[in-house]
Amino acid sequence: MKEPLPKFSYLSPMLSKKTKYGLKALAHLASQKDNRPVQIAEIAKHENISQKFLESILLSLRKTGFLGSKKGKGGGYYLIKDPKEILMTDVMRILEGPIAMVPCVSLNFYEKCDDCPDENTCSVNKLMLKVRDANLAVYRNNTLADLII
Amino acid sequence: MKEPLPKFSYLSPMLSKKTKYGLKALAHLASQKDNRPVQIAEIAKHENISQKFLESILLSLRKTGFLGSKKGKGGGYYLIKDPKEILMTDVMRILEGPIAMVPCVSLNFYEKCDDCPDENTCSVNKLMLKVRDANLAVYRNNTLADLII
DNA sequence: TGTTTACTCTATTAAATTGATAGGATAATT
DNA sequence: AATTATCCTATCAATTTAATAGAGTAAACA
Repeated sequence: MKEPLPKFSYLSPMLSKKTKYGLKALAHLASQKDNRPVQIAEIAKHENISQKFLESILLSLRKTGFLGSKKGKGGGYYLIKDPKEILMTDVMRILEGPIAMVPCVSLNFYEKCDDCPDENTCSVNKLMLKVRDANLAVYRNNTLADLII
Repeated sequence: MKEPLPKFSYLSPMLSKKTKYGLKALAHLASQKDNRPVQIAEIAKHENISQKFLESILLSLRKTGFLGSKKGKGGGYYLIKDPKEILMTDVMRILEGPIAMVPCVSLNFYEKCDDCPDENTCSVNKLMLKVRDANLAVYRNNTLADLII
């Protein structure tokens, strides 16, 4: 007895909204002619993002050295580095977390899997190592500049 | 003011336990000399998996045509196809769901992102398309046979 | 024929995470 | 001093995950 493919509703997509919003905001800032500060409200409106949620995302991008901010009138957020110098590996690690799908194959956040006795004979480890390498290759070969048309 | 890299505890790894357990169980079955039925309890014990949880995973793999089952004494689960014929794309789609990280770049589960006005100018779409292709390449080029030592 | 074995199915649960919101504090500009 | 806009803390509902319980069903075997 076979069943049809299960219907995934994508109610919980694998890419978090945080990352999605963060990427869109960065791309928005990178699209500015000069590097003028852009207000949260403007980004939120233009990119269809909850303003309060976006606030916390931009804040974390500022604290990790991607963005600068200016308070008061005419204030807002702006890119600190050239978009061509902003690697997706760094952005993704800040916004989404580890790139590896299991801790035991993570470069920056390695942890032993608590349930796995031996990584060398683990089939999951073997597959996820290849997946990690494939993803890393993409993120390393793409900068913020590559995301804007 | 900069912050150190956030510490991801990997409390919620991106690969679900369901997929992890499912892969391990499939690999366990593929490692059997003959294709004899293996009891749930044996797999669970050998692979450090909650037996009841594993039950439901194996059931879904049976209903989707990967496994056969035999009841009663000497019963258990067994592979229906040759491990070399079992593509990781198919396994991952059953266990984990869509391979794409956003619905708007999914081959098998396409959906328009509700918050995005135009996919053609979406920076997230652009990046996630590349990620999907990279992941697909890995999953297409690996079979269950490739997971066992 | 009856007992044992082992898969099948439904339902429930605690814990964690996500995404969103509210409200006020702070700092810079005018 | 007043306005603007970032900064920070706390809270919230909804969802998902992982695990467990318990009863039902079918096959093998003595």
